[in-house]
Amino acid sequence: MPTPAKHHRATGRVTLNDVAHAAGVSPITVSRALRGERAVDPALVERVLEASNKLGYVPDPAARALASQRSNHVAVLIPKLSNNLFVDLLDAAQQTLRAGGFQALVGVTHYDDGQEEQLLREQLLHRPAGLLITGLNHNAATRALIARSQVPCVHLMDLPDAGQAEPTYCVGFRQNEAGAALTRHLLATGRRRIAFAGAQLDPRVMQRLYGWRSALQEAGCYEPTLEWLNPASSSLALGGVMFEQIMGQTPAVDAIFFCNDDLAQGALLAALRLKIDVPARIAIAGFNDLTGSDQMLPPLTSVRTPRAQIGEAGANMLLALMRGETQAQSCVDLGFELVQRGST
Amino acid sequence: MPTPAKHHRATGRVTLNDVAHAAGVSPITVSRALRGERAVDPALVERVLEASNKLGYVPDPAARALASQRSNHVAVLIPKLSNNLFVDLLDAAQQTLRAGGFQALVGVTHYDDGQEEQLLREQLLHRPAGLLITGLNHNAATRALIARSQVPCVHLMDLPDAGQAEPTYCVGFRQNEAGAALTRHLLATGRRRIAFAGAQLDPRVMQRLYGWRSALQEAGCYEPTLEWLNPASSSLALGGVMFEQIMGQTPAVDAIFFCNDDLAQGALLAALRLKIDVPARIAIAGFNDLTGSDQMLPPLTSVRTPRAQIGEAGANMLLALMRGETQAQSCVDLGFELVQRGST
DNA sequence: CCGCATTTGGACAGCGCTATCCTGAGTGGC
DNA sequence: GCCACTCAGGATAGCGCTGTCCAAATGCGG
Repeated sequence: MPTPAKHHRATGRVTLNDVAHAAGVSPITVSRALRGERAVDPALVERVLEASNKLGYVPDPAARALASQRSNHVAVLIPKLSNNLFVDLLDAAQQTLRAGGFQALVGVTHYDDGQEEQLLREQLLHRPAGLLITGLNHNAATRALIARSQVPCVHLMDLPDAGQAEPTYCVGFRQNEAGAALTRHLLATGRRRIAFAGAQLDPRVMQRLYGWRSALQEAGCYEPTLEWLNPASSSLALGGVMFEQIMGQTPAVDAIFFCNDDLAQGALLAALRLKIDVPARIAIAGFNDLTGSDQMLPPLTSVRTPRAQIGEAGANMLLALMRGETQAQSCVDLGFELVQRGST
Repeated sequence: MPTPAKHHRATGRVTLNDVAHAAGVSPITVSRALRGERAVDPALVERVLEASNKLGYVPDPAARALASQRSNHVAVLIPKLSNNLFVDLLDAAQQTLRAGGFQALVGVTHYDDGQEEQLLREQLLHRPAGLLITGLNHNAATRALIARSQVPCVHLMDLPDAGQAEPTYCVGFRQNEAGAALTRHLLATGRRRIAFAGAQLDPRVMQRLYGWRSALQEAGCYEPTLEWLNPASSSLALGGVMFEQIMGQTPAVDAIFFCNDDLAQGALLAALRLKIDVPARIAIAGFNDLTGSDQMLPPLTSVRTPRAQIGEAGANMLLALMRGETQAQSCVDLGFELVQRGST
């Protein structure tokens, strides 16, 4: 009877050693064969794989992380879960990462630089293999953490300005161009007093604002009183409130560009309530083409943003970076699409 | 000059050993002092804490997981991210777990038993410290995995039927009672031909259906033709379609109970489009009181379900279980609240 | 004052894997 | 035919922490 050694701690797990014995090679060879990180005789690889399958071997992530100083975790930082935009982004990213053998660790920053830094700090303790982070604007400490950690990092949603030479990887689209395109559409339908209604005021909303501003300035229609900015979180209710505000205080306005669809949906519902004719009396446009915008009355004109594709492409870029491949282009622009519907 | 040992692998991390040296005690004492898992002289604890803070020590999760066969991960399985219900649940659970020092690993099952099993299998490799899972209905393999893993597990959203003696922990409310309550409300407003429109047809929707059925049977108003079940995913668009179907094929119907608010919202918008008067011609009610339901025209009657509280309470129960505390009650009923608004 | 139970610090040996170095066999050039 | 050089397998030694056993110290009844 094999008396257990004094300090023996059985775990019941099938280990690399078991596979090595079964295949008649050394443990390190099994490790290399399974990871393919160094040339191993194909015949041995074959034997190892066979033994591994027969025993049902699965590597222990913790042991691997400890020995290699690298986990199979990817930290994913997004601002909010209450905006469906980010849920779609997360969903796509998470699935793509999983397919690539990585586990997403989700962190929600609540649009707060301090929390972002804190979360990042915590996540880096897990020695993540990669990092997906929303946006390009982070505080100095966060940027330093990312740089110092040496962890591959892909930024999502935003792209750096043309002039600004960013050494970072990013997948997104030009928020300001999308804002300008939507504004030009409104101008093209004959609107002249086009208000911008923004909430949350995160960097992406501001970019849309700048796009709107430049399009109006081009057309000679810009006026500061057309800007309505509210730092509160975006929601249907707030959209209704802002709509009433704008209509009450600037009756001459003939169109409103809401920075997010939930605001615009709220505005459309408020218009129905107040019996204000959209688009005859006033045109309303949103942004992101969220669920339900096509169902509104009238259907909401919006900008369809490729959030799921951004999540997927960003995750794929990160997977490539984590494999050590260098990317042909460090910034991918996935564009956007104006969706014209009944509200304009 | 301290020549590095032959096989030395520097990681730059502050380790338990460093703290032990600084405090003048053995590493194991530091370990115990920080975890508080065995009595340690308060004076020593003090010294250890001081040294630990001064050096900025943070335990390595991987090493801890390897040595103790237990990680600080908690697997959280939910059916879908596209239903805001689960996003709210996840958000609350994730935050609570994080506050308790645990990392949520999110898995999305897409309402598929096979995927659920697969995800669970993957997650168990990480030796999670706990498990939060949506619902009580799982296939045999999944149940076996949970039982065999010995990992504390809390089920969310559902409660076992009165008769059924479940040995499991759960936090939720009685979906069938909520369905019945809403139906009784509709009956109380004088409606008699109350249709039930369900999508997705997951176990919770079916419970609501049973509640509706029993309330109608009590009132002698039940008819099989009032049941409209569609296995497709719930969405505003589908709500509109189902509304038109029901109105077209069963004109006598005077109320519709939609199993989820997005369907009901879609129906309200369809009614506006078709100029069908709600609630004069037909009453419409939803379920879950999702964002925007209070903004609809007319505002939507619904059942407010405590999803955030369920996430939080479930996470707290799990935290307690992971600490080894036994729970006074293994099932917590957080109830629901009928929210009567203009649509009924 | 002694024997026994209880408490508390520490030594030791892993947890399962991989980085690093080493060795022996196989190449090619002169 | 010899030497430098590449190549693939293996031995060794950790990665940073905790489970387990041990031993010294303490308390206490008789």
